[in-house]
Amino acid sequence: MSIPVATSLDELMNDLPKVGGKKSDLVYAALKKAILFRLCPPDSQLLETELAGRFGCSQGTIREALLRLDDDGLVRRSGYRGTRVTETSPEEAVEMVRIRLSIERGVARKIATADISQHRDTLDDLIRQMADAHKKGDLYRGSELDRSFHCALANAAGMELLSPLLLRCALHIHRFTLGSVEVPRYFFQEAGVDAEHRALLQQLTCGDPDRAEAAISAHLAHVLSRWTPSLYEAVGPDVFSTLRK
Amino acid sequence: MSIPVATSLDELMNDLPKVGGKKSDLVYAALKKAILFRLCPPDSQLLETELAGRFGCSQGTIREALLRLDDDGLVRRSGYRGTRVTETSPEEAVEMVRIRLSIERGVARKIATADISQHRDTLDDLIRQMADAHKKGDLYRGSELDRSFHCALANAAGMELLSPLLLRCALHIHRFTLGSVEVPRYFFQEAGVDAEHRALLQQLTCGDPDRAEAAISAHLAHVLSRWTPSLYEAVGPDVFSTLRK
DNA sequence: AACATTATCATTATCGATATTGATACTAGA
DNA sequence: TCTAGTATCAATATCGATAATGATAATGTT
Repeated sequence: MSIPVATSLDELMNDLPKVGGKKSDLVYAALKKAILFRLCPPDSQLLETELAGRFGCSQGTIREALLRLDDDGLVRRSGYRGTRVTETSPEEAVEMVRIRLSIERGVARKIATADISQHRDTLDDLIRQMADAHKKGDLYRGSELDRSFHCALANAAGMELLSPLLLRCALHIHRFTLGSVEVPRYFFQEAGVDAEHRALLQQLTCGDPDRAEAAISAHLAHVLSRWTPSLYEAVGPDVFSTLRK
Repeated sequence: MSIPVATSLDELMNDLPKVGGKKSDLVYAALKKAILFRLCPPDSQLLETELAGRFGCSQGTIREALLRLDDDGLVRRSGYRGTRVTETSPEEAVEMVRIRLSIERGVARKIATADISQHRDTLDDLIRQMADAHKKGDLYRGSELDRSFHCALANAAGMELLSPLLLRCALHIHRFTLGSVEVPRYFFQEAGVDAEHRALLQQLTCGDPDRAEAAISAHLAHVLSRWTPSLYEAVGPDVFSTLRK
């Protein structure tokens, strides 16, 4: 009765990090992907025991994964009563965009005057991986890398505590984006989301906080308007402007 | 070798929700309190097995609590290598205040024009509990209620997804505040933090987004400047101004 | 002495079984 | 028929034991 996770979940596990690391990480990653792609639609139930069987591991391992999904806000666990996938709404997505923007503006300003030489390699590598994901048309991996990249920016700015907040915002935005049908997928492979990020990184490190802030704002506006025009409109284009001060 | 949690932790558990609910919640609450009060100072190690012994429960139960603390950013768990309390810094606190402000401004604007009659009781009750905590001089419970109150505001504004972000910001701010010695504790009992919140709630529901935003900004500025003047100064008083537009 | 290899240790990760819980269906008595 | 109480059920929550991991100390080899 529970689970539309059915068919594709098993298949999903295949293109996930085969081995190494913790088993609960695998389960977590698989379920997250399944939820973002709506293989587990909102309000569907996730059974610890059933999943344990499906993933070939113990209930406790599933439990740990579900606990993390709960913190991400992707599922809600209640008492002894079960775990269900949370609902989404355009309004929430709009809020997430707003918060994300305000977080990233702060990050950008700080990055502008910071020494990020230590993080350069990480950032460059992430961009490279992005390029790779794009070539292969791997939408999901692209979104993961995007989140990682922006978190890496926060870390480079010395604002590690913000990463989790940023991650969460981006996750929910991506959940909305991936779940919407309006994404013209060819965009993804066509242009260079990696080039876009490379250019962004360059502008961020120009030394001028104002320019950096403008750059990140423009970047977010650009990407959003391209991927989910309706969300971009709902947020309101003027929100991305940096004139007001 | 590990743990300065020693003496007071056991005692700590006493004034926590005696029964009901989950055991892991108890452990979670106790550890959180211990960390905020620096009974477990930054970088101290938390052993699953030892804590299991101390709390009289199984390792898995402790594990669950630690997992949640990890998501809160209060501890960091690494591989098979253990769990340690995270470090803090004034800079992070400053960032948290900034983000919190920007989140709460959005909440305030939305509350101004929303119908919050459904949430009125919850909010009023929280304020009542605050008054109670103050009377008893229970600093920690006061901070918990403050977090709950502001989250309840977000919920009342229909921005449930923001609650966790707000909670996290507030948590780290409170961690800084409680850990600092500059808090003139008598302030807490003296004035009415509850009166302050009651007044805030009234201004928020006046119907005018601009006034609401100004009210929440002033509230945060007031409380912060009173509790942790140094943090208030570090953030910069002008950040709380709502003139810029 | 320098290096690779193995043994040991502290600690988390996972498992399988059992206890709790909250909801619901079922009963017996007024 | 209504209702208090009870049995049942579907879930999670907890437990105790064992396996896996990463770091480090010990060992042997050149």
